Amino acid sequence: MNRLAVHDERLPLYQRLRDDLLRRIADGEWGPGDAIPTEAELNQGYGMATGTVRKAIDMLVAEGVLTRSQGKGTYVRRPDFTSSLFRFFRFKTKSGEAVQPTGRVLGRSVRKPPVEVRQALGLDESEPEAIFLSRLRLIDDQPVLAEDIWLPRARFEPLVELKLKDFGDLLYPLYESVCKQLVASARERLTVEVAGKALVERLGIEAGSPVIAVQRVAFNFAGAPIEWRCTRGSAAGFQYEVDIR
Amino acid sequence: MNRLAVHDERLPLYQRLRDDLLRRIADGEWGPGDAIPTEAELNQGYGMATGTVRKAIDMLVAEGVLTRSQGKGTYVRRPDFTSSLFRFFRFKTKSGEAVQPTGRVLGRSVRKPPVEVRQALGLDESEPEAIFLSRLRLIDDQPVLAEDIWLPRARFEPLVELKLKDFGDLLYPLYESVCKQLVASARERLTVEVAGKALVERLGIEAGSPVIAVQRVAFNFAGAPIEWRCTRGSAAGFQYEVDIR
DNA sequence: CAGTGGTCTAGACCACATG
DNA sequence: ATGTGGTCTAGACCACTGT
Repeated sequence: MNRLAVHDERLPLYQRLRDDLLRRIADGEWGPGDAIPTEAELNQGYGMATGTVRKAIDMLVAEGVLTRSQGKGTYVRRPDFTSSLFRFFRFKTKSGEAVQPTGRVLGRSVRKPPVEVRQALGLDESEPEAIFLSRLRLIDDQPVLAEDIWLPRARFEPLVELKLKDFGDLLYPLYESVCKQLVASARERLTVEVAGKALVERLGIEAGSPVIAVQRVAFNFAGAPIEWRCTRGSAAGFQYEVDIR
Repeated sequence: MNRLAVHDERLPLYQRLRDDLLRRIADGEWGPGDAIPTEAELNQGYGMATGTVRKAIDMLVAEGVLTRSQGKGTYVRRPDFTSSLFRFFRFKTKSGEAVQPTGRVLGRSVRKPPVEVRQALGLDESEPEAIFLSRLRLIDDQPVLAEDIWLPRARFEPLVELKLKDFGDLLYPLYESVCKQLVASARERLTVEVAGKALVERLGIEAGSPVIAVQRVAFNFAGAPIEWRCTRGSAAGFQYEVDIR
């Protein structure tokens, strides 16, 4: 018989169950790709009706934390970031096929981040320094995006000594395998800038041309911020679509 | 005893009920602000269990078609467009308060629209001409946005003769009162351009500076496109935020 | 107070996936 | 054949709204 952890008694049962399941995921009881207990097990374990359990799971599915497969089970979702704003840069190879850019870390340092980053990452006086990465994203070996990344040192200590060439194409799998840091969600902010000297050099675009800047803060399952990054690329060909009601 | 209109028997009951309710809304049986029948009435009228009716209503609420008020009833939502991309132009008056721009129609003509617009509005050979509006949005009498608008003539005939000064600040209420055309949803596409001569004149911005272009197609409750518009404004200060998982 | 939507129960049966 | 999630029933009781 499972028991709900401390919760506000005034909240609906399904809400409390949703919170409890999310807590167990954040605690690492089930990781991405794992199946959570079946609905029948949750019914009996928590002593609730099927409809109540389903509603709690519905919420977590709607939030993108879980996915259901009829006949198989309910799984903790491994977030892919195909919904990221980057996918609206419509990158193509020379031959015209759509493609994901590769990644290359150019530089790394450990120093005090700007106030904006400190606040976004929730760093206090006890943790003055963070890891800074300068990174390029390329297609056909041509740079298309420039990234500035800040990571809290306490969580990402192993990256301080890692050789730059061992960072590989994708950072989030590296965070998981080397630092046990899982990205569960993110918030992105898009603005438009004008290409300055630094960007002209890094991306080889014209000075004064419009640039899309996407600033992202990534969070783990517990809702704590674990990464700050800003990605910049030419606004030419950028296109974002949204449905409203 | 109500009956579901023709529907695919293989679809779940709640799905068929949802389709039927949406059809009745599109048919004008209930307009924006009206209450739909109570859950008990729907239970009995359609001969379904409460849970099934609730699930159908849940879907329409999630889609933004209905809103629920505990103790009062369930209502057809009057869409406001506070979720439009325009809200990310952070407009302020000279005194610094956030504000909605006013509107002014500068010109109107009836002519053949470009292919892109014809396709978006689903116009065929039987309807070669459409209404074109050129419009400015202003704050403190300073132009901040320039709009090009196309309307299918068959739906908006009364606007051909309306005096320009009688168009007023907001178009959608005008569409409803004068043309009986209700906007239920829309799709917006955001791109970045560089200010050309025409826009420099209309908005008084610098040539070559970045410009946000938002192209919108608006739909009625039946899902038919009824308006095409493209709005352009300076990219300075534009900021868009999104959560991803 | 009566009427509304919100929560919750305790099942039955169906559709799909896997061995 | 077994176990999973998906659909649906037929209610009971609660919380909120307006008269």
